[in-house]
Amino acid sequence: MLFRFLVGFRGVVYNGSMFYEVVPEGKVGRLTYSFDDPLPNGQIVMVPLGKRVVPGVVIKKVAQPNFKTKSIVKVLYSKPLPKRLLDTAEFIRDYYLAMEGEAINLILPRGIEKKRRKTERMFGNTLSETGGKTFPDIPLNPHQKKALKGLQEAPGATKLLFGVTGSGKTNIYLQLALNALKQQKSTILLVPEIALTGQLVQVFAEVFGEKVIVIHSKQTEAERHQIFNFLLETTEPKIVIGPRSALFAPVEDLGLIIIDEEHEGTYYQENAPRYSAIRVASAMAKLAGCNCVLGSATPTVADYYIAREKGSLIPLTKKAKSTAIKPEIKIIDFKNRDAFSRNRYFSNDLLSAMRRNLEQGRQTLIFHNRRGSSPLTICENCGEELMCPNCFLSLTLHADTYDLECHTCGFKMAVPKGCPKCGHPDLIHKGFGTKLLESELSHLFPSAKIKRFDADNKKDEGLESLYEAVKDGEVDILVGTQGLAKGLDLPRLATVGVVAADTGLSLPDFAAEERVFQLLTQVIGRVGRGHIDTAEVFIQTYRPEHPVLSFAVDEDYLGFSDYILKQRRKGGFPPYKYVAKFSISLKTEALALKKMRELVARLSQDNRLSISPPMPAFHERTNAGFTWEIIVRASSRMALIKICDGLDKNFRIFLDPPGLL
DNA sequence: AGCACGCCGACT
DNA sequence: GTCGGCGTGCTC
Repeated sequence: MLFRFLVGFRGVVYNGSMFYEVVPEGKVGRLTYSFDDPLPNGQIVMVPLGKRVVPGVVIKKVAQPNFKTKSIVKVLYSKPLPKRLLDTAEFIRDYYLAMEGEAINLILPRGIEKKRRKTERMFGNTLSETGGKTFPDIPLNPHQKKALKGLQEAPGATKLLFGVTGSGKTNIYLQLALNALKQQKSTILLVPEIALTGQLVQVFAEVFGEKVIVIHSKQTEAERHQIFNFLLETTEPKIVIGPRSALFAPVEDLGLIIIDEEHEGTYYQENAPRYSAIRVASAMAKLAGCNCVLGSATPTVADYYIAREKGSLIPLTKKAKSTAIKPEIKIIDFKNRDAFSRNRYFSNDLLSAMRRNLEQGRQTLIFHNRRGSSPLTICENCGEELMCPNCFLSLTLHADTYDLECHTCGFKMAVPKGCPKCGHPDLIHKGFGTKLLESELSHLFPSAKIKRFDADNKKDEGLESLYEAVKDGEVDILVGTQGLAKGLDLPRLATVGVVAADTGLSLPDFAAEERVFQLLTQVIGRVGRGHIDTAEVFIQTYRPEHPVLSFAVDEDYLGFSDYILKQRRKGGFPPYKYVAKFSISLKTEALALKKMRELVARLSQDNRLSISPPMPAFHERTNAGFTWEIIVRASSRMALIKICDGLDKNFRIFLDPPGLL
């Protein structure tokens, strides 16, 4: 009865005396709540929303509204979020047409309302105050010093540090972070995936010790929450290293944002709220008045173009140390049967090099962009293709476990005794993946120590254990997917083989060639690191004449970017036009097409837009139904934003997608 | 996330 | 004419 008295007859909770606009987590905007005490902007609170109580953030104090309000239930911290994060949430709302509550979701950790036990140390992060310790300057060569100067000009600006492998980007990052520390300011360093950039984290930890806070995907909800608490409450400057989400670390005074390997796809979030960490970081830097540094040896041509136009391109071309040797690169035509007379997957040249490496105790790296054994299983009799029942994509054979797996949803089934359609017993497996290459190699070189590394590896044999095995000389031949191309430093590596370089070259995507160039450049960068005197690369391909291959082989980024930019200008793609993809998934093909036609009809009224006809998505069928899409391009981003207003909620909108697949 | 509201098809 | 399915939108 006491409860009923407090709640009142119309279910309205007792009102406080002040009123605040609050953004609750979720697909919501700003709602007004009351509270008795004054609260600062950015205060994290718990608010009633419908039948639930959810975390939210106070935006500002407002006058009493003319509608009934509920009261803020709880105040969560003694300190509000820094202003730049509130401003950034607003930016994401406007720039990506998200709900502000979705943007707040990016900032607040999961389980923020839960009580946590106190812990001092967790996963290498010591959550402790370190005091005003000073660090010595990093030795830099004249090229690095010049680049450093350029990067620190014009606070609030975004700069592109365009530096080839071995030019010493890491030392520049270190000095930039050090300079921020000297001003009592924090640094946020974004890396594509923490597991693949262990070396960078290690260097930072060696230089800055407990100033470094690492965020990674293996941390539990509790650990992430602890780190959030610590960063919000500490007044000391810190260096936060982590993936895309680390951009929202609540450090008090942000002095610098660095995004390493800025061309990596992991900086774009695929699910709502969809955003590019590059664009958001750039906006955040402007809001915080600090610099944003994008680093890459192979920046996206769009970012390269923008930087060049704005005069914010900082080149770093000279190699820091000249011990590296230029690799010898050979392109081998897959169509030339004579070059493959000894084996259908590995050319004679590559096989000879591998044999020689084995005799000399040197290592070989084999790249192939397909997991499993065979990506296609069909009935010999009726031609029926075995497909995933959820995704309707072909199932990949894994010969070691003798099952068929869907690489999109994870579905698994034993290889059936016969064709599910006609019952014929003979199923044939077509195409080849890394598991097939691994077994082929173990037959060719029975005494060699061969390891495979791709997404099929178990959790306990991650990159760390691979590093160990590689360091101890436990590996002669390493077979893997592109996951291996990044940041791996093999001490006795003499030869790299790319089994089929054109995989992915002809995908229906404006960014397909760019990705192939980036991958090949990274692969070539694995050899010639100055450990041993041999450095050779064999690139096998069905399309040896393709210009992207020669640009990669010649390490000619400028030629490559000119070539791509010319195509983009002609085709009307970024950076010359803004792109939006609209897609819809409905139960039937006809329904999806109908909705798409309606959208096209509606958009056609705006003559600033160029609109593609409706087409089935690359992954057309999922358990969500049939997916159709259109691509809309415009010279003005505003024009694209406008058409999204009041659109059917079933449409998914991808603004500035990095690719079209 | 969870619930109310409302539009359309099926049945009394 | 009414019941109830689920798709859509709101929650201060």
